[in-house]
Amino acid sequence: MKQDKKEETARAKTGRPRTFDADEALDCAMKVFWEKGYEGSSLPELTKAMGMNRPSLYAVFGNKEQLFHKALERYSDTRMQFFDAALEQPTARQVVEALLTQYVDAQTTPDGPHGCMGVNAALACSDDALPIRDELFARRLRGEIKLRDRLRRAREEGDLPPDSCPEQQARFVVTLSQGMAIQAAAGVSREQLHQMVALLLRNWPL
Amino acid sequence: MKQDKKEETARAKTGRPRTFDADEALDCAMKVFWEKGYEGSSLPELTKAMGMNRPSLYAVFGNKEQLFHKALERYSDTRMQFFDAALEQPTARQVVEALLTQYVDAQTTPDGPHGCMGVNAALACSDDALPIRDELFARRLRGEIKLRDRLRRAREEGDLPPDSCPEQQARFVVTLSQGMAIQAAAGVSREQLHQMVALLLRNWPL
DNA sequence: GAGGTTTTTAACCGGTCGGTATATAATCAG
DNA sequence: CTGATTATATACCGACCGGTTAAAAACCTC
Repeated sequence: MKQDKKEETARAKTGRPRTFDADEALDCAMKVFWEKGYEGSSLPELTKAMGMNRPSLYAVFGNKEQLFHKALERYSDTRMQFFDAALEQPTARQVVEALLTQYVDAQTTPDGPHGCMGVNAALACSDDALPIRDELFARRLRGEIKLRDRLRRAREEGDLPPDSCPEQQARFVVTLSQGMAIQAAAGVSREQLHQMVALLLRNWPL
Repeated sequence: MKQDKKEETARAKTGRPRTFDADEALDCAMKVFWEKGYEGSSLPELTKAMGMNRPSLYAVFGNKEQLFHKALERYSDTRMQFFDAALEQPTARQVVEALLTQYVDAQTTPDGPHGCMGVNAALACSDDALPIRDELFARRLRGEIKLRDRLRRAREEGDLPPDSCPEQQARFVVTLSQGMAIQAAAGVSREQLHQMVALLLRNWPL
């Protein structure tokens, strides 16, 4: 993939060289959307953060909505990459611990705004942004389903009691993590959120 | 207070009568803000929902920001009025159950958008709306502190174990409830959310 | 009815939104 | 050096934003 992109940029036959790196620029755009949401981010803000002018942005990324989707994909690939890895932990308890701990870390990283882009970016919005809001809904739901399936497997393996309910457990964990995203956005510290994870684990399995 | 308002409206010496009821109009504005957030709600949308034209809105409510604050106050007075009452339940368990159950109901009422206005209205936003976002932060924090104090009292009364931590318990409950607000906004049903409340109570005290 | 008061209507204000056209600058191939 | 190519900078587009002005309409008092 990286090679493809390099070839893509290298494929530029000739012409004036770019004054920006597309990947870095996308990273900057991601942070703006992360902090201010889709509609709260204006083109002047984005172009300024990305170090490029508007026509370049449109030439490289399409338009604001396509830029957002690419930024969201990058967020997922870089900041949420732990998710699938966490699901591969050997026990349900370790899965939940890894998931929540690393999600808290992602929400309170010094290298980015606080909170979760997937929660912040479009919770309530104008009609124009409804497709984006719904896509974020769907993404969050997909994560919940992955966790649910993993907990089901744990139950089958005897790792969770046979009377436990993976659907409810997964929904509970995901809901708590989304609540933590709001708390993080409001400035609650990493330590406090970690304490909350510990409190959940003390009561695990639910 | 209601009398004051009646006097206020009755004090109109004379002149052309209004074609709207200010209280009903405020209720409609509240629902728009609730669903679309502060910045996602445009003046045309608001005036249309309120059944009045723009100059009337400005004459009665000031401007968009003041209208929002009045709508938020109304939301608090009508949809969150259960909060203080719930804190007066005799035991911590009953307090938490009343709080969460009624909060879920408020988030899934047929008489309004799904989710919580205090969470939806301004999570991520442009710089213009930062004061509003911060006020919502502060309001949510105030609720958490009220619950914390109530749980402290419960611990003093022997209703909660002496080694329990009201700060963490309150933060946990509030965080879960805010997560439920996101879930509700995404369409999760009242029943499913009630199941989550039950799951928490099964593990109470945390 | 006439005069005074308040609300309605409709048009308008400057500013910003997302998006684009145009012309210039910087590179490489020949 | 020339021509083709690509990215730059600047100015512009129509639409909408929140907010206001000015005149017409509907009521009360007298």
